[in-house]
Amino acid sequence: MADTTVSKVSDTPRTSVGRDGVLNVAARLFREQGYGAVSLRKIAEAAGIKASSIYYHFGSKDEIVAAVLDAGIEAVHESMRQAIAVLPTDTGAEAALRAAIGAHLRALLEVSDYSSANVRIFGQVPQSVRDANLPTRRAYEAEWDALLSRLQKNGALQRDVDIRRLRLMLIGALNATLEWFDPDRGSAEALSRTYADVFLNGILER
Amino acid sequence: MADTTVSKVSDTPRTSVGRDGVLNVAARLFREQGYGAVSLRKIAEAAGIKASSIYYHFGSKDEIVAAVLDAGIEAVHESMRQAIAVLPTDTGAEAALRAAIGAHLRALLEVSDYSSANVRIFGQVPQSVRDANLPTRRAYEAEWDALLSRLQKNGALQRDVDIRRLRLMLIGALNATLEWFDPDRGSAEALSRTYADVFLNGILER
DNA sequence: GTCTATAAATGGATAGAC
DNA sequence: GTCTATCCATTTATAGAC
Repeated sequence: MADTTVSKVSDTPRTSVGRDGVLNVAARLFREQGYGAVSLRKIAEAAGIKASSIYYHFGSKDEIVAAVLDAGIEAVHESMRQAIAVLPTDTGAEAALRAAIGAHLRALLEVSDYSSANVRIFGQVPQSVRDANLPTRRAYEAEWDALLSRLQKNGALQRDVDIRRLRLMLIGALNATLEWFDPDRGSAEALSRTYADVFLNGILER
Repeated sequence: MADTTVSKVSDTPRTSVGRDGVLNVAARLFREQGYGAVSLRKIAEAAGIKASSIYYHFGSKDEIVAAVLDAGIEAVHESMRQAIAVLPTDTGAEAALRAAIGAHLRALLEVSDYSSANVRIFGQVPQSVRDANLPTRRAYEAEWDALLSRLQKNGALQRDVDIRRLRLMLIGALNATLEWFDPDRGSAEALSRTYADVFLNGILER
């Protein structure tokens, strides 16, 4: 590979991959191949370094995975928080829910290797790694519960549905799109509209 | 372990685990721990034999996994087919959909280690194994598409929803329950009713 | 049908040079 | 921050005895 970079005063050597470089590659490979199929050698090769060099940045494979999982929740959480915060104060319940669904789905399907990697491999990593990710998850779940509870108190949602169960159904359904979503068959934006339609109004003709 | 079996004229030696014994253990372990975390040694130990003995029944680990995946789809397919077949001929669209949802969910959450293992590990196995499972999957998907199309032609479902997408949303949402379902918080039967309610009528107060 | 023994490959991880 | 070299555990799979 020829050196195409021009001289800079930057302190960071251009040959350095760095912690973030390793993490970005790891997130992509975990999303594509799953936890068990991705070895440190694979990550290193894709990042353009040797496997042993990874241990300068991380203490173990699980430390890498843990960092990817946390960043994945943070990304989708931030996406949702932003989508809600930007709404006018007089926004109705239906529009707020649509915004949250769209934010979650876009983060998952378009924006973040970290978020999609999280959904894809969470069930595959060792228990200790899952446990380490739980606090971050709980915070995101609380954000959803707060939104749903607010809508229910407003009278927009049926009063007999259990918030926790509704959140599990909703996020579970959205995350499942990762297994079959194909951008050639329609955008994430269009898909999020369909999901909102179904969850809000159902599929029965009326 | 003491031998508690009485003498029988059976041809099958009581000390033999057999192909089915290996397969049953494998399905359970795959469901519990995922594909990558389950080695042939683990399967063998849980079955009470040595790892090398497995090769008398199967040619490779992937052959075991492939058998588990196929049996998993067969089980849930049969569960749904049966639930539909048993309905009176004058059953309405809503009740038919509820029956299918219930059958899928019960097979997944209560009946079959094979079905739950399929959902859990399909995304973790090598591409060749996934490909081998595809024909069986397609047949089950076709069953759902046939049901949904029939309901749509009857005018029970909205005419503008895409059948394939609806099936992917529905099955994806149901399969996702595997990650959080807890029988102590409510039966699979009750959960299937909630899912049917949401998909049929939505969650908005009206 | 199951065993012991072992081959061959691959995994995570460490030591020390540059 | 990255390298080479290496260790050690574990994996899938095979050979041949019982």
